[in-house]
Amino acid sequence: MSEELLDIGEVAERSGLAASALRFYEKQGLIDSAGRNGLRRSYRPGVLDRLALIVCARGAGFTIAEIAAFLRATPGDLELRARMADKATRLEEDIARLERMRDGLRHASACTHEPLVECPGFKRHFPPDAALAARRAGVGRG
Amino acid sequence: MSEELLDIGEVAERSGLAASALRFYEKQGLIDSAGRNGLRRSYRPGVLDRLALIVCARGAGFTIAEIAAFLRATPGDLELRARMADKATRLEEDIARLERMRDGLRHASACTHEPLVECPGFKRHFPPDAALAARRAGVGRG
DNA sequence: GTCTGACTTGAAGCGCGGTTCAAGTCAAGG
DNA sequence: CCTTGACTTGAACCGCGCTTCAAGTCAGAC
Repeated sequence: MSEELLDIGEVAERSGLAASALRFYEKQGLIDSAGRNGLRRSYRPGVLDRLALIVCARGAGFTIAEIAAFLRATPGDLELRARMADKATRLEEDIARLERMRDGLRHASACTHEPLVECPGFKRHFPPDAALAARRAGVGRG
Repeated sequence: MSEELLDIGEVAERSGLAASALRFYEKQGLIDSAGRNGLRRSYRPGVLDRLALIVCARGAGFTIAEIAAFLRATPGDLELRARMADKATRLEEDIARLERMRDGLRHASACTHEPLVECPGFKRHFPPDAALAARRAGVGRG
């Protein structure tokens, strides 16, 4: 059973994350190691599932602190569950924004208007009222 | 016609952005003012459309530099147009990630598994291979 | 004419999410 | 036993996207 354990280099390679990021996540309480081999961390393979979740959540714009809170969730924490449902709803808005951006880019990449940014067919995707609604949101590295 | 011009405070209020952000965007070349009334910037109302686009793009994870490049686009810049089309494709992946996160959160907010994070129905949304594919992406403020 | 407060500037600072560095430890292979 | 190189630590640093600050200007209302 102990032969199933992975060292940080293996986890880094399999997850695609840097070892420094794994140590950082451990310090922030997002993952934990199964123990040590000497000084070295040993990880259970299940940490890879956990990391997949973390990568997805980070990619969806969640902060480390938010992810930590969600990971600690128990069925009894009604307030946290409510916040999760709320986050899901906000993700709908984020998705809508990404779809508008995608459509705008597709248009722009095939449009002959000069300059592109003034094309009405392009601008149609970005109405000012939608921007106002979006002001507290945002995704990240694209 | 000159009565149509807005000062920075009005633009801030109407766009939902801070005046400091507007000055920052101007310095980065994302927007420009129509001139000055004394020392004070005057903006054309059209800047609000431009800002809507910027807010959307920022929310979709684009950096200031990327947005500046796209805003300078002309139909003749084939390489930039190719990059736009490429970005649109990547947005599809981002959208898929947000959808998985949304579904996972919806499940979690109604799930009785203890701890929630170990629920198979929840984890199903976050397969390790999807995380690997996502490694260079990410949205932002959620 | 004078007051007020929204504007101006450049530079410094902040929060986030890590990365990098220097110095040291130690498991495993030969 | 000795070497190697992947690991360990805490602290310093980085890039991004602004925000804040100090010091000053000045348009518009009174």
